[in-house]
Amino acid sequence: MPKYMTKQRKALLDYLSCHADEKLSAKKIEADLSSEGISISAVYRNISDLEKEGKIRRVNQSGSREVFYQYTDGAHCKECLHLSCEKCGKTYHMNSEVTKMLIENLAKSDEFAIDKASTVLYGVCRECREK
Amino acid sequence: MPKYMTKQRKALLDYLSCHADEKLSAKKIEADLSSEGISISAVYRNISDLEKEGKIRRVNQSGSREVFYQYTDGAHCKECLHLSCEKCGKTYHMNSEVTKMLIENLAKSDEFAIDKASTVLYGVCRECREK
DNA sequence: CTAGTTGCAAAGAGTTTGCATGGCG
DNA sequence: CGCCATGCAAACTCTTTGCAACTAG
Repeated sequence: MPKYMTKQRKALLDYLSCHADEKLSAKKIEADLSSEGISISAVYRNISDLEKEGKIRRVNQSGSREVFYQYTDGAHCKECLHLSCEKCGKTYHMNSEVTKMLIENLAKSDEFAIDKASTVLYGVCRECREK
Repeated sequence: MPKYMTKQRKALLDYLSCHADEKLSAKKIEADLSSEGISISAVYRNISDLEKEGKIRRVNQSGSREVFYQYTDGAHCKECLHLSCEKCGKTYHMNSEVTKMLIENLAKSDEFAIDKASTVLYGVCRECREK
């Protein structure tokens, strides 16, 4: 959809690919890129394009109304489901065996076709449980 | 947390229990209860209490920024995961066998403890796929 | 040069909050 | 009667949009 590679778009893409799987708010992105010079409207417009292209996903922290974005343009991200720790906020990639099995089971017993791109499972990761 | 059972709170609870598993926006709740007389602020304040009590869950329609609420105070809702159809918006209860297996697998291979209350899986239901 | 992009500021949408009034217990 | 909850309106926050200026190709 975008036609020109402006310096703002380049800075944003660089930033995002360095922060893959991290949950980023529009505000944080703008702040972190302030040295590069990008307005909040450009952040929103570009984010919106990237979302349509499927390179970014919108994620919500459960229990909060804040909206985050995550860069998910890697091959690995297309194959598995994602786990989000409610304590530390980290994203984990679900074991691909388990993912496959889950998807098959759901297709069979519930006749439901999971959308990997928009599903995120919430819970607590091992590290946080041990604390 | 709430101390008094006001007529607004009663109307809201009645309304919610009749619409369990439906995705409701604050706006829709207010509109549907307009005949009972409840202000949007009362809706928000009560919703917020119910959320803290765990009787309501916040759900997002993937791809939209709209926020919905769902009454999930039934026994059945505590035992299984929920599936949300991206086409028709309906909520389905995941087969409890599959749920159990998934949770066990995740605990084993990914060492991740799923939070059933805040996880919703997105996809497309059989009915919508057949269309 | 020309159309896509940006920044700014204003407009919107959704949600929260302060305060006086009203009603539950 | 006392305190909690409500309604209203104002305040806020986040996001979107219109428009003139800028810039990538």
